[in-house]
Amino acid sequence: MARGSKERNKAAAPRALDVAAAAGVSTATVSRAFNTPEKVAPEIRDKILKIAADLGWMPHPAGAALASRRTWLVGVLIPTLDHDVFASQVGALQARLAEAGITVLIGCSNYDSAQAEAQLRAMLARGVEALAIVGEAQREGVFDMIRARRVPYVVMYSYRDSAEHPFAGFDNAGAFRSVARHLLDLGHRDFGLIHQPAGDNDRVQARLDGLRGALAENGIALRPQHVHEGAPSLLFGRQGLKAIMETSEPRPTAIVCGNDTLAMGALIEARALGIKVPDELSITGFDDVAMAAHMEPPLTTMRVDNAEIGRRAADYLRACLEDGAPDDPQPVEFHLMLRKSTAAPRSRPVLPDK
Amino acid sequence: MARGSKERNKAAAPRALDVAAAAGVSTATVSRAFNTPEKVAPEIRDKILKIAADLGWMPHPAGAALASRRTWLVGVLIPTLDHDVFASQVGALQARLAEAGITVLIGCSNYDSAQAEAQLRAMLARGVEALAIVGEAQREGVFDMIRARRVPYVVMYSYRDSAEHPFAGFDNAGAFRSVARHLLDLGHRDFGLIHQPAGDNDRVQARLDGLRGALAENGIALRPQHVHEGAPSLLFGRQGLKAIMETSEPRPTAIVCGNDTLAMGALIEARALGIKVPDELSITGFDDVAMAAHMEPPLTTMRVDNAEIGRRAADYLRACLEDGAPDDPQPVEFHLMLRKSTAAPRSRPVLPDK
DNA sequence: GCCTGATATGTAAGCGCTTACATGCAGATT
DNA sequence: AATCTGCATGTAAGCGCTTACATATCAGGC
Repeated sequence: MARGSKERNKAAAPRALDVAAAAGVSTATVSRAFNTPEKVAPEIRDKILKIAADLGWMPHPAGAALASRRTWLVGVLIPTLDHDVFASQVGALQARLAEAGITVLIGCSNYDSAQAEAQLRAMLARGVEALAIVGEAQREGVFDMIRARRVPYVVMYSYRDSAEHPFAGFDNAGAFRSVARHLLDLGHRDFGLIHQPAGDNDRVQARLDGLRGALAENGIALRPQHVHEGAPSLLFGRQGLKAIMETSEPRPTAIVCGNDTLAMGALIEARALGIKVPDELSITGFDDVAMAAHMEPPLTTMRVDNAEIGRRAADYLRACLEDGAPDDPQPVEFHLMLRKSTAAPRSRPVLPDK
Repeated sequence: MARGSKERNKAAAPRALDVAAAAGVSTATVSRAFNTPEKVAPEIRDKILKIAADLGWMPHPAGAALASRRTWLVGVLIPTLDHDVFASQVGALQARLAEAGITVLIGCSNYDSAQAEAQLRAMLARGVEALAIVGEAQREGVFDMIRARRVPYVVMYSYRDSAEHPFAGFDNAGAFRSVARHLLDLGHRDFGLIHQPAGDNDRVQARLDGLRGALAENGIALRPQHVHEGAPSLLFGRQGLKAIMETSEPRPTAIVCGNDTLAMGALIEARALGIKVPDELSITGFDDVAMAAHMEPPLTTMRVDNAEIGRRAADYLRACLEDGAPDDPQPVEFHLMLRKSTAAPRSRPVLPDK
């Protein structure tokens, strides 16, 4: 139970030489037994492996990295771990890369491009062999810096059919286009929008473009007083809905939200205001978090398999490290989950007298 | 725009020697300019730093690790990133350690002690200098293995006043004791419990002990038919509540849930069953997720600052690496958020006729 | 003017491992 | 029998950096 002894690693750790001596072979054979076991006679290999286990020896990664010029390290840069979407992507990416003996280094930018660049530099300095980066809206020169070091990378979450970067994600614009078309098909003509900050965030920008594009095809534009941009919180969802509903007529009959949290806030506020969803007002979310299906009414939203995004990013990077130049990942599909928060507009929402 | 070239790092990266040559000094001075700048004449130091920046040189971590026997790596082992609680802890830990130039390696056990051990071994093999581990329920010998390598560690999330491990967490038993006492004070005498799996999970076990202990002090025991253990999902929360309510009389007047997700599920099911919360039934959660305060009715739950847990773990480990043997971290406080899902029992819950 | 001590820099020996190349040996080929 | 081939292993040269120790320089004290 002795813990907290002042000197770390007092007893010198065993080295390859110790194992070699005990097995009566050279360190080269010890190294081979671990790295290219098929090149060592089975009998000797087993002996080495057993002795190493007894001695508690494993190749020291710094020595190995130095000699082999391989670190088996991959970096992933995300905005924050506090959001399910990124946590799922990272979780799946890490699990998949672990299968190949690759360790993942995580950096969080907190939605700040300066922090993003700093994290990226730190990862590069650590010797990552590949990078997965959420979003392509990075500081100028960042991607050049990565390419200059010949480090393969993939942009996660975003997706465009472009040769500029390899993408592992889905078509944000297309996803929002289908949300818009669903509402248009139901007969809605007046829309409100509550969304998270779009600056520095290409996914949100793409979503807004998709929405505006689909509406424009029908000659419809979002009125500025019906658009609210702010923190992706329940609270802002509530405030946004309230602000929109307090504008003068005509009020929107459908509210598109940038994610489920905002949409759940809007749903809650609608109930608080006495507005009937979906009869008077349709509300859509995005992400399909666990709670969405259990709201009252259940939320119509877009489901994307974020773990799959992480897996595709991982597979692509593994292929880069092994083969050289694989095909870019295929975009992940999205599915509109039609539930009870959207319907044909029956009547305009009315605010009860104060 | 050339991406995907077959050969990685074709152009040889600059080395300390190149910087030294360009600056007209030895590599020792270059190293010192980066590691112990106060020992280098300011003029020369600035020159070296500038040349390094121009050449895009930074010390190669493998070489540095090998020579200095420092990796500046810390490992953190959590069950999963898919849960806010752990994501917050890791996020804060990472941010705090980054200030000291330490990189965090994440391992996820998926609540499986075999995977946990494997991840731990991999981290040790990578040369982590310290470890933060969620939960003390690890396979036998795991902590001995860590101690044998003289790697300082801290157990996160759990907390006991014991000399066995250093803990950075809070008193799970105490927290559930206060939930129980709150309900007892309101006059409840019949309790139900819906909780996540307790095997291999000392936090959950401690919570159950705390609850049972507080009830036992009042001569009350949980009836087995009122206890449901299963996945920590909304759905299981719903199923659990339904199953409890369908038992014969006397039905409980208060349901304690192992976390907010279960409690929100229970709340949703109660509404579906036509049971009035809190008049007929009180429900409590645990964690105080963002949604909890916005439920109908707002959920009474326990708030714990998980980011603070991460920070204390980080500070403790930093101190271990710098000073040697700091005091164990102080437990993090918890706060019962009294909202509208608990009240004195007015009447027994009644199921509407089928 | 000589010595002392402090300070700044250089020298060179590794840190622990991998791997190209050399060696030795057994069996196959002519 | 001589030669070749292929395989298992050993030899030894680094990988890029840090740091103990050696050396050089200079200010100040006597």
